[in-house]
Amino acid sequence: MSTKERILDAAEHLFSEHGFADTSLRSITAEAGANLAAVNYYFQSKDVLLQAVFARRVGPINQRRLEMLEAAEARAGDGPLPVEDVLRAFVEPVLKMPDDPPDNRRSFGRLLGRIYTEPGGVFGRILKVQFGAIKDRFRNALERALPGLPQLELYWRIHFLIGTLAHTVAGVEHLEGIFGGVCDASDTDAVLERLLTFVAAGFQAPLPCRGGSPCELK
Amino acid sequence: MSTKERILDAAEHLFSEHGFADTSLRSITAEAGANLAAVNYYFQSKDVLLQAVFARRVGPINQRRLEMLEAAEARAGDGPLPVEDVLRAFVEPVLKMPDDPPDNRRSFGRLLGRIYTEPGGVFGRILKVQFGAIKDRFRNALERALPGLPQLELYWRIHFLIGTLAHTVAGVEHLEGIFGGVCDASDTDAVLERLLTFVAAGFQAPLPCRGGSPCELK
DNA sequence: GTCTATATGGGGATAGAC
DNA sequence: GTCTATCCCCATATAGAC
Repeated sequence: MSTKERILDAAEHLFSEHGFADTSLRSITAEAGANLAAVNYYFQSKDVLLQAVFARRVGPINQRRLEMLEAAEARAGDGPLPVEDVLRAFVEPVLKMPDDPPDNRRSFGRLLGRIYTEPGGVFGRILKVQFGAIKDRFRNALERALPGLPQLELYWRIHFLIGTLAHTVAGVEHLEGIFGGVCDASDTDAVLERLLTFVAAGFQAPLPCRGGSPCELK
Repeated sequence: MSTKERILDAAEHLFSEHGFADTSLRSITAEAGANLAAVNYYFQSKDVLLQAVFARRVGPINQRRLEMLEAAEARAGDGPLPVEDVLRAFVEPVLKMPDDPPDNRRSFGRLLGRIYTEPGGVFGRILKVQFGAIKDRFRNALERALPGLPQLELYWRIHFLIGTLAHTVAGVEHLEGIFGGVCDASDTDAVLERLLTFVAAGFQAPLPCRGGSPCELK
């Protein structure tokens, strides 16, 4: 494997394990079996290295997302577009991304989750670029799938969806730690179905009511 | 206000703005109008300072959570315990914690979200201590409120709940940034109802099906 | 309780030989 | 492409005067 890839693998692993700021380029090159100066030779800086770590993973994920969304739309034709199909297109490529090298899927998941809590700086830029590439496409699809849902409500529910997904991929060890080994996160198919069931119900829930009188969608 | 409190306020603000590792004690004491050495006088280290920032907020939040849960159980008596009441007891004290000093609620929210993505170290210890104090209480209440839901499914849904809540308080600016000012996160009452609607539907959803045949709860 | 001064260590980035 | 050596900066923590 090339030095450049070994550095990317090590960076992905260590950034996720200790955080971006707390990971030194020295520790990365040590784990990669490369020289310290190699980082600045292949990448220009630590920031660019992080961007490269993300680009390598998110590119294929977003590509797959769009493929699945297009397939769902083709299936629907002029009829109604099932919400669950849209949600699946958004979620599945993340949960089932290639685990290569082994165990690095979990690492990248944690990193992906951190993109939302890590403020400004590099992480903010990455989020804007990578998520901006697909957001309008999915927003439109969800509007079509849920014609009765006011825009404001839809946006909030998308926000909740992202939170659920991010925490699912980022925080599995908390689940395992808290509930002592009952839950198995490595069965990605089962996790996917559970997550979809949860968020699909959330998206199709009636509107929130504050007055006391019941209110239904439409 | 005492020097100690000014340091806590500044630490909360800056940790959330720039991250824990990227925030220097120098910048904290500068913003607090205190001397650098004051941090090590009042707290023993940077780690302990972070723990103090959390303890100040999470203590009252957990206390309120337990109060609300007990009230819900008292209302239910021997009858069924409404899921939404349990979820509300878990969520509301976080969303409606005191905003003191002004705008620091948002800061602390971001910090709270980061507890889940920041691995090991200080953050992990904080999570274990603070969440461990209430987790069994809420798990039991949810088991009672959803008697037909298998334990495994319940645990996963609790995981999704935590993700939704964490992202809601931690990532509001992403929502505002992405959907350009349509959503207003400062109306905490409205946010609370939206979040509850979403997760309550998720908790009450039918079991995930993988074979194709429909399966209902119970 | 508050300050100055400093000990001690590690970080990212680069120059220049091979 | 890979290495060594080094520049320069900033961090936490503490000692000790006031």
